[in-house]
Amino acid sequence: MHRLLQNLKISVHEKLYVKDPESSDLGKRIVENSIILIEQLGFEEFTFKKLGIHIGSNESSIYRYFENKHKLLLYLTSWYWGWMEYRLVFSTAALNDPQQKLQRALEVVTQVIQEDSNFSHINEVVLSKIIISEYSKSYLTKEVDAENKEGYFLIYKRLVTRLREIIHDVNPSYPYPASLASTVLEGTLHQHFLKEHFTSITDCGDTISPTDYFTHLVHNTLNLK
Amino acid sequence: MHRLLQNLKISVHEKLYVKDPESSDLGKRIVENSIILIEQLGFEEFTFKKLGIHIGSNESSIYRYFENKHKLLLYLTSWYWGWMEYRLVFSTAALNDPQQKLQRALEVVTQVIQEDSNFSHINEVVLSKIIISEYSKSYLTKEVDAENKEGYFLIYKRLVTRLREIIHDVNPSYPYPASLASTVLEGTLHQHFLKEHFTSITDCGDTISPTDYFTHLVHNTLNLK
DNA sequence: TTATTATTGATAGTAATACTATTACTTTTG
DNA sequence: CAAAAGTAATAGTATTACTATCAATAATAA
Repeated sequence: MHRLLQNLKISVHEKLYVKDPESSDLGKRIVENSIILIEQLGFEEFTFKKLGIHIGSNESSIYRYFENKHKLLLYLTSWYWGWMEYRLVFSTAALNDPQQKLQRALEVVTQVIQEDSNFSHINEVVLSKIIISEYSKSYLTKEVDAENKEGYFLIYKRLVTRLREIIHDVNPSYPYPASLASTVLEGTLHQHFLKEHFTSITDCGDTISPTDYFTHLVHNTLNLK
Repeated sequence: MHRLLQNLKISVHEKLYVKDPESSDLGKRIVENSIILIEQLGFEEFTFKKLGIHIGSNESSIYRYFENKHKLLLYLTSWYWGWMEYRLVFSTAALNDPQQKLQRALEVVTQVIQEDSNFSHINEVVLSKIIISEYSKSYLTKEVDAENKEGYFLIYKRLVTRLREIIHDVNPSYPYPASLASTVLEGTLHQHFLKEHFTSITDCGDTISPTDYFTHLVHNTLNLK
């Protein structure tokens, strides 16, 4: 996996940035540290001014890369889902049995990110934490429809679609493959959040993982075995 | 249902308001119109100043009822889930068969709110729209743990717990009743959002409802029939 | 090598937000 | 009728979310 991704650049929608942060050292530092700072402060408290101070750069310099913090969040989340898509594709590509494929897909998609793949300046462990607590904020806005039209959510939708296909291949007569796929992806983030903050309303924790829960759920839902 | 709820006051955690909005005309107007304005502007664009102008009152007067707009959102969402809890309890109370009870519960909890019950100044149709697009913002903050400790999310957790119990009674050997309950509640909001804004990644729409989807999902997951 | 251009940093400035404080006016209630 | 409570109006503060300008520096092209 490490090797495979070494030379890979996750491509994010061009309009999400003013200047490609991958094109300069400052750009990379902005992205790298925005992840750290958003995780620390939470998205609401995070500002470009604070990020500037954090990386020893200027607020106005950051604005040359990203229009505003909302676009930055869209950039980070797109990157994450693009990365997730690669993980999904690579780890299921070699498998021919639909059920095996589904099992592998569910593992990839529901597991916590435990270690940084080190193939870029982006720390995926920290990024995944941001995704859990901030992703919904990227689309729960009054501008969703316009931004969706622009294609800002394409990568995520493609990931859901891939999972839907895998589900479909296992049981073509199942009538809700898209909803199930979106439930798994969104539900995973939710269960991860619950096990950190609302333990009483989830069974996930030290012994049971979201992977266990969703594997069982999808299997039964699809009448497998 | 109308009759039953006529004399009912949904009780919301006291610390969520500075002064009980139910205690005065202005308070009720604040709550009533905040729902309308948040739905119109989205939570980010909504301010107490705008609300003041909207209701022909003063910004500072609103601050006498709610500390800030976050607390107001917590108030509104608590009210909603409290109301949902009553709907759930009342509509399942008479049922003795666990499966019937579950079916009824799923209907209550996953259906779109189509008409205002008119038992208060609160318009539940509009409120439910807010819940779909703003609820997560009430807990996806850095203050969750502190606010959870304060008890601000008790009503919601109690609702999840009730649903978990109903699930458990149908199939006591199912190992993830809490996660399933939270998935249904959160997933319902998500599917409703998707059918409005991201139709390609859901099967819910004009013909298929979230109720259909979740009924099937829960049934299969619990190995019913 | 010099001139040009791009990149970044520093500073200043604006409108809006999220409040707090004070004062005055108007109801309600005792 | 007086006191108390509730509300409105105004002003003021710190912060946010930017935009604009200009200087300093680094990269590159002639």
